[in-house]
Amino acid sequence: MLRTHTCGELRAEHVDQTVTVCGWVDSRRDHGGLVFIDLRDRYGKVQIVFDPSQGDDLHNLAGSVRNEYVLKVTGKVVRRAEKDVNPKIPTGEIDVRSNHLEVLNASRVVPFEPGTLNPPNEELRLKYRFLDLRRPRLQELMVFRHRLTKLVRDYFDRHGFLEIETPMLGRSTPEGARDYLVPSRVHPGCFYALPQSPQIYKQILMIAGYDRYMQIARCFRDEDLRADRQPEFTQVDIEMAFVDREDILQTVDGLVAFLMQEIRGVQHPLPLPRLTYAESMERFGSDKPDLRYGMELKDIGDIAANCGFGVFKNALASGGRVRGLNAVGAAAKYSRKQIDELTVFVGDFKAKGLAFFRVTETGLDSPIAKFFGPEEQQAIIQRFDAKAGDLIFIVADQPKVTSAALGALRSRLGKELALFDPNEMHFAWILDFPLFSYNEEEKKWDAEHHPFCNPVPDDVGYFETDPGKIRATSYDLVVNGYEGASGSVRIHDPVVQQKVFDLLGIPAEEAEKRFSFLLEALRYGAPPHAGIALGLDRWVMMFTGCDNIRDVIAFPKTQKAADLLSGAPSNVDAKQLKELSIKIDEPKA
RNA sequence: GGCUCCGUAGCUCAGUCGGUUUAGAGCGCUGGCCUGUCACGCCAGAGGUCGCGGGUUCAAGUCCCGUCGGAGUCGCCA
Repeated sequence: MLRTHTCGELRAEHVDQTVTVCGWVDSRRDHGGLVFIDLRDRYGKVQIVFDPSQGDDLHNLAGSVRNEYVLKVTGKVVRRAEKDVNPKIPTGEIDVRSNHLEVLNASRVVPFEPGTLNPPNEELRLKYRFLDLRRPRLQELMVFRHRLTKLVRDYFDRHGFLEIETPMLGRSTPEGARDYLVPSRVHPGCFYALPQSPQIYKQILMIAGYDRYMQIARCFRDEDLRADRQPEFTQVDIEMAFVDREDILQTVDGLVAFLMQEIRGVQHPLPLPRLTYAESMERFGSDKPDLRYGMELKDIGDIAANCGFGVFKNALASGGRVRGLNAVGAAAKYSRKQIDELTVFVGDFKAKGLAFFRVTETGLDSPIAKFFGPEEQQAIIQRFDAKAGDLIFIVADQPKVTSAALGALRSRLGKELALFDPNEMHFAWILDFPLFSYNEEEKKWDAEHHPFCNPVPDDVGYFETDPGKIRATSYDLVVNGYEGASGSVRIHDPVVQQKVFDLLGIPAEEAEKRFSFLLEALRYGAPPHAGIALGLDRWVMMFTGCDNIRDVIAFPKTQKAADLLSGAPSNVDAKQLKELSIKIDEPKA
């Protein structure tokens, strides 16, 4: 080792010791006589003092270093005078009085200082990610990510799970997300697909007798990015055999309690709350509601049915619903202009309008209040448990639209009105999802979760009559409004599996071609099995209060899926393409 | 693919209604001074393709169109 101690570990107890530390120059204060250098490593910062009495050579060298130079410094740890103690940093009671300095490497003038109080724009941070990653905040996040990952591994190890790696180069399967493809040199015209998840492999591991599997698995999906979505991301992938839904829920409940204990030092109450998909959509308009606050959706169809407002009546007459929510105390916080913005916002979710009522001491105040008699107004106030100063929003539309629009509005208002404690972690299970959803555009049924999800046994009769009614044995763990985990009991009966493929419109021969290895495996003694996958990046986000997934990934990609540090993706040599039998057909500009 | 926001010095930003001449400030940078600072201080200085292209205008950082890049979001994400 070039050093005897890290910068961040030095304390008063080291006084009088001669130490050697290495690190980056965080800042330099040259007094002409005394030179102070704050030396930084990932453990912290320590102040080095260069005194002219140590000779001109050392002093001149110390004066010549610049920010982000890499130094090796030897010196004696000395206690600072009382008045010179810096209580803002853990090493503030001591200095290292240097008698030897080696510049291990110089640095160009950096485009931004890792020690800066407000970091620059993200484009620059990503281009110079090595500087960004020197920032204490990012180092903190990387350390936390390591720790969370380690705790997860520890938990599953203690419960007898085996970590088994599955291939990155796999077979492209239909449905699901767009695959990232990797051309095969040996098989011209053929491609591997990077895994969207290790789904089929882990099921085959169950069939192979590895009844408790886990993997910290990298997954790839070629879809557009979001604040919480990257094209490559990490799942904690889990599968168990000889279990039912309850076993998976309890296993993950236990993980949550373990993590909350280890990370937050709190005893999280178990079991985690459970609600059905139908209930969640009804009360919150979303299958991943943020349950740190209430503001539940209410139906006022019965009240609206008799009102004089045509928009509401027409919506009801055409099979729609009239639902809304109450933003408590928000009447004065939203101007007419801001409400207009919210109207545009719900328009993104196909809502044709957004009605509102300001609640006053005497009733409702709104451009449409005149369509509601005193009794109707009181009924609305009562339905929303409203009082003066509240602001009620109503959407009248097709049922799905009211859920989507109000669910999104609830989420936005929750943030804008700061209805939750950002440090709180709220976990809840969403159960009984529909197995299929009807795709209006393509006039076909789609799997809501994935095609290997077992139907609730009681519902299999609906395959022929009403597939939309079939419930799935799937479950999502919702954390603070994010989908934190998702899984299901799998199909282990090849006959049921075939039924699902049939309904999804995957012809038998097609299914046989694409999934033959799974279908074949199912025929050789498949145990009942179930599993789940946790979005590790999102869990790191939630535990650290980040609002963006890029901050918890060392080398993330931009919204256009580019890596600004390396310049990926890039063109490749004609020779490489030729070896792969690939010709580029660029789209016309 | 759609919608919205952003792009001015290395960085963070200001720049009014389109018109004050040479587009400013702080930080950083360069040089000088400074022996207890810790966002050190003081003095002096350098540093600009106003993302790029086109248009409107007597006049464009400012208005319009396009484009590139970044961000958010809808679609998409079994």
